Amino acid sequence: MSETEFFKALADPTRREVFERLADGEMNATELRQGFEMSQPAMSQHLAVLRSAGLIAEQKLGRNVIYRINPDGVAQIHQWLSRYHAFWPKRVDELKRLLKEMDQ
Amino acid sequence: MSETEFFKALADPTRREVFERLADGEMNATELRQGFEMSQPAMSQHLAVLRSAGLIAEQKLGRNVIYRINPDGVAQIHQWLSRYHAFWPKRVDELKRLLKEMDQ
DNA sequence: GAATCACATAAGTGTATGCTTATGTATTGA
DNA sequence: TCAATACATAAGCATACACTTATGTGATTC
Repeated sequence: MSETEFFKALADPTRREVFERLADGEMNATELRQGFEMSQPAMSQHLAVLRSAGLIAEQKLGRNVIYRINPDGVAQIHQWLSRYHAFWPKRVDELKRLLKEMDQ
Repeated sequence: MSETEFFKALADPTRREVFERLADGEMNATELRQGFEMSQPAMSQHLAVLRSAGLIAEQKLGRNVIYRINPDGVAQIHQWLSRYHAFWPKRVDELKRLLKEMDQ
């Protein structure tokens, strides 16, 4: 759950893609492995890194394990980045749009 | 300038602290090294990583090299994170405050 | 112009990382 | 109950990373 952990977790392209897939909806490990030319243990280890960093959460369901994004992890990155808001892009439009969406 | 590069760059605690220091204002390499028990080449290599990732910019000034945060790098992280705005913290207050600041 | 200063670069080393194959452990189905 | 499924864990290996000392390079100072 440390900053080092979640930056390290996201520093790997495979793990970022896994994270991106989970953003579209929850999946189990076998589904997540589709399209990756990688052994099952390799994916399992990647998932362990993401989970240990607090970026994803797991839920055992029978013999399957369902993974989904952990909003707390995203919130932590958001909080880290907010420290540098002085350097954020000056275009405010997108931020305004987001705010509108979140208010609903 | 790739996503992998900037996440790797920020995955190191020393480089995050350097980045944080530069957020308070520009500095040269010798000033940045103050407080770190680390050789000069080590710091130089860290700065090279941050620069290569597009997170900081350098400016030669005589025999000194002045470093500062590169807003483009911060913008890139911001853009990456914005893809997951569905998972952003639901508390909008801070975002509203930021928006106010940026509008001025 | 010779010494010093502020860096970068090179080469070497221990440790971390990402992968593999092999194996372990529940859970499910025949 | 016995085989198959869906994972996790262990051990081993090649590569990447963060550090060191040694050296190089250009700017300053005396």
